[in-house]
Amino acid sequence: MNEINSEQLDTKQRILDAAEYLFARDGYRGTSLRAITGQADVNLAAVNYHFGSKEALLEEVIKRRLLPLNETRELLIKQVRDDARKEGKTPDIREVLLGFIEPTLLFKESHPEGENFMTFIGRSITDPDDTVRQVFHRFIKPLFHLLFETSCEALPDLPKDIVFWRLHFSIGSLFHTLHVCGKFQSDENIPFHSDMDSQTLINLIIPFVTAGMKA
Amino acid sequence: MNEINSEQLDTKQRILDAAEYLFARDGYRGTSLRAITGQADVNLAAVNYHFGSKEALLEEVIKRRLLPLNETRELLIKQVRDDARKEGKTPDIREVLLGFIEPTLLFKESHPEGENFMTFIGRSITDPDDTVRQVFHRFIKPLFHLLFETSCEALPDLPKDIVFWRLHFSIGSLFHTLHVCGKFQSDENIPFHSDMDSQTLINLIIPFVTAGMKA
DNA sequence: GTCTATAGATTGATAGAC
DNA sequence: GTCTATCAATCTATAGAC
Repeated sequence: MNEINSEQLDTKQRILDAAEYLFARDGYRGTSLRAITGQADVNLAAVNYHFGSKEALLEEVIKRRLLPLNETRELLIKQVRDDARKEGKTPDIREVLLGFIEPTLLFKESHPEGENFMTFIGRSITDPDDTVRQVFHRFIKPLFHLLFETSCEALPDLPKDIVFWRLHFSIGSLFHTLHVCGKFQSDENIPFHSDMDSQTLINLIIPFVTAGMKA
Repeated sequence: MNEINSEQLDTKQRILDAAEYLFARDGYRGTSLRAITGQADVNLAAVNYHFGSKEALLEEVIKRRLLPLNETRELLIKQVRDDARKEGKTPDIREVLLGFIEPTLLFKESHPEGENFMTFIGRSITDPDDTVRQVFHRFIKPLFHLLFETSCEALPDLPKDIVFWRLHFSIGSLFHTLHVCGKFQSDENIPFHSDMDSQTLINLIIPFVTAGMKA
């Protein structure tokens, strides 16, 4: 890698990091290109040079973290599903949910540099900006489908539409948690923890959603 | 009421309705005063004349629906609490949750003109705009406190911080549902219903969160 | 109270020198 | 690849005629 390329990579990286931080803090619409380039300490024109547009930058910010995270979640869920199939049993819904939730909440431990991204994810589904919702949706749709089908296998006695809605409730709990635990939330809202440990959170949410799915 | 006043009221009302619709569809930041006054068919200057600023308009949009809704929810929760106290029992957590959730999900039936507002609420906690979060938070904080204290009474064997987090999960489920059921969500995300009946939704979410709280 | 016109600031994006 | 300078469009808010 010659010096020109590594400088280029460095600039792209710094822009991605700055955008991720600011998107998480102020939202996509609330973040200007000037704020991003200022934070990244690069020239204003660099975003359009390296990414083409603000929207293309958004897509790269999302892809960088979401593709590897989704790969992990897909692997875990398929493993639970296939292990059960091999033994001729139905998968355990708790383990299915764990395959989706655990890597999500542990992400900031396994990828400390991506902590801000989780806050951004927590808001992605309900973002007022159509573009943000669509990009996120495009990347997560296949995984949701796998989660849904596997959950139906795990709860064969429940009608599929009930499984579907209960999954929606679970996703709502998880995403709300991601956002609440983001470092940009004012502490006033969350009296019971300042530094909530990820594993503790997992131990709190898994029994909740498992009981809800089985209700 | 003379004609001048009723014209004024009409203009204010039309602005409030248009703002509510557009805030729900495009978010607070994504909605310009031009869009609002265009939709309301009033002059651009009318917002600042009648409300003072865009932010003051936001506050009025929220107050108009949230104050009466909160009154209903407070009444119902206090009723469950006081009935139990009179009989020397602990309140039933299912009824506590019902007191909060039922009026929320039935709001679009009891106040059809306020349907858009519920979509806006569903996004309020995670809105990227600080102003939106703060205004909502200010209006809902006392009710959350009542819900929390009553839930602790209903589940005396659970540590308070666990009750707190499970309530957070429940709120996450509910708010996510409000947003998903908003008419601005693309139907692609919700294969199992186009016109989901509110009572059906209540019958779906109450067992889920009740089981989760008791887990 | 309603209107036009506009101030004053900020935005995403780009052209062209280096 | 990086920079300055700037365009064209948008925004909230307001001043002043009617």
